[in-house]
Amino acid sequence: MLATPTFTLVMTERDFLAQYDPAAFTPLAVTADVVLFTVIEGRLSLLLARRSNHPARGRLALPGVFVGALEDLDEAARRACRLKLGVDAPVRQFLSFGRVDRDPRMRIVSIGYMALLPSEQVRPLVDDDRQLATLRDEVWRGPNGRRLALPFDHDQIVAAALADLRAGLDHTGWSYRLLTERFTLRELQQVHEAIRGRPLNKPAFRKRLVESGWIEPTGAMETGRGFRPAELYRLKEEHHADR
Amino acid sequence: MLATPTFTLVMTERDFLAQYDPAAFTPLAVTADVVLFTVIEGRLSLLLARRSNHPARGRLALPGVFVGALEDLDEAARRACRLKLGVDAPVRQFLSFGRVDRDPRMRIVSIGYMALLPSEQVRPLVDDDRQLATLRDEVWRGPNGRRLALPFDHDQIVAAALADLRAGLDHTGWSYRLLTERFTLRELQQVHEAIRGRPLNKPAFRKRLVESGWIEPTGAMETGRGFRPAELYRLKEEHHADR
DNA sequence: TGAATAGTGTCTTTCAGACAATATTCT
DNA sequence: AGAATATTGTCTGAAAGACACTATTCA
Repeated sequence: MLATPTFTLVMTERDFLAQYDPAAFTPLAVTADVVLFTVIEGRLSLLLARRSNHPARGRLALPGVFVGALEDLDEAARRACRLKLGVDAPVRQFLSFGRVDRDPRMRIVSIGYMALLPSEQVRPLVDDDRQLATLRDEVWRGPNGRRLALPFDHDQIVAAALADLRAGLDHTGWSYRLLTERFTLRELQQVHEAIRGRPLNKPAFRKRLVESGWIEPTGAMETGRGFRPAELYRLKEEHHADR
Repeated sequence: MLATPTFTLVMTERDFLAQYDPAAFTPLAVTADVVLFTVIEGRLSLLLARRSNHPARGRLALPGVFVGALEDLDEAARRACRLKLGVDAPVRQFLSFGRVDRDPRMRIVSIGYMALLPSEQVRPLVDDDRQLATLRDEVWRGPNGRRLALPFDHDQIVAAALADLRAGLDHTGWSYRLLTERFTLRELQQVHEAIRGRPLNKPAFRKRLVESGWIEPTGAMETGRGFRPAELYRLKEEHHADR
């Protein structure tokens, strides 16, 4: 009798929650998949994990985990990084992917995340099961030099991540995650060029970024480079939350 | 014996899929929630639906539905528009929301969508259960004129939708969904001003948009306005997919 | 001293805002 | 004719690209 329409009309929220049956709604599997970007030798790169299970076992793919029932989405994305790549990285959600047939096992909705790390933190991770793909002339190439072809809809996820990264380059502070705490303007320009995929004018870039309000000089200088040392800059404290 | 580690090493993908148990992964409820934007009298507005069920029964909220097991995410978002607002609208996904405690019933992950419609299609929908909120000076106000306070995390979803809409204004064709097939440059400028929340320079706006490559003059003129008629423009055919 | 990059200056082009003049339609 | 907006033109200032020059460090 609890759920008859007549009763429902005067049901309190407390009553409703008590009789509510969660199983009445189709539950779906949800994963968090992570696109981990870095910039190596002036090129945008991403770190992929070899799958240890079917489907697509043995192939390189985006690291991902199923989201736990009591786990926030961001938390799951960070866990995917730790578990599948062995690195603790801040993550940022960008888009979700839920085509009915995107996974042969079952219906899986994937929440797309990206992580950005300086190459210093990514290089040591590379081994047989963790390999890099590199963007060159708008084409992703795998470690074998061939055009990258990821399983599931992971190629689309990577494309969407790149589009999102590019869209935010001039308005957000995300790209600073690709640099270490202190960086030169040359390194910052290389990051921008890697993301945009085209060269930038040096004086204009310097003026624009220095006057952007995002960064400040540290007073310290680069060392050990065999040429004139550049000043080291850092992201202003007030923008650390916007990274 | 099927799933012992030893056997797993030589298991084919076919074998794996056969023994795979979907119930091994925690399933979550997934909804598609829609932020329906329109521009009315030069102000960005959104159409909310009064909830007919607990929780938050009787309050205005974003229209949403649970995603079916065999339903694409976009499909679910369109169904939410039809079911809760009575309108068939194209939708675009922008971000997902999955805080563990965002819904008192159970763990629900919401895929955030936005729909953009010209006011001509939205005005007739307004009734007791479908009401407008309006953005003014960066504050959303409900139909009662008071600051909007939506249930669940819907205020955050609306804020994220607006941020996304603004971020894409100059690079995408989304905003043309807020206009009818043919529109004047004045109407286009009003849409841009409503989204940005600040006035724009007329000659500069006209030059920029006409030379943007997105629109073309139709040759036809506006009528029945009591002043000099403006030329009607339209989105170029080649950009209809980018809306 | 030479190589290599840092950092700056100048010129030009492009673009947006301010302001205003002219054009067109309806009442 | 007057009201109201369309459309265009001019001036100005800000910002970016092209190019080049000077500065500084290490080998």
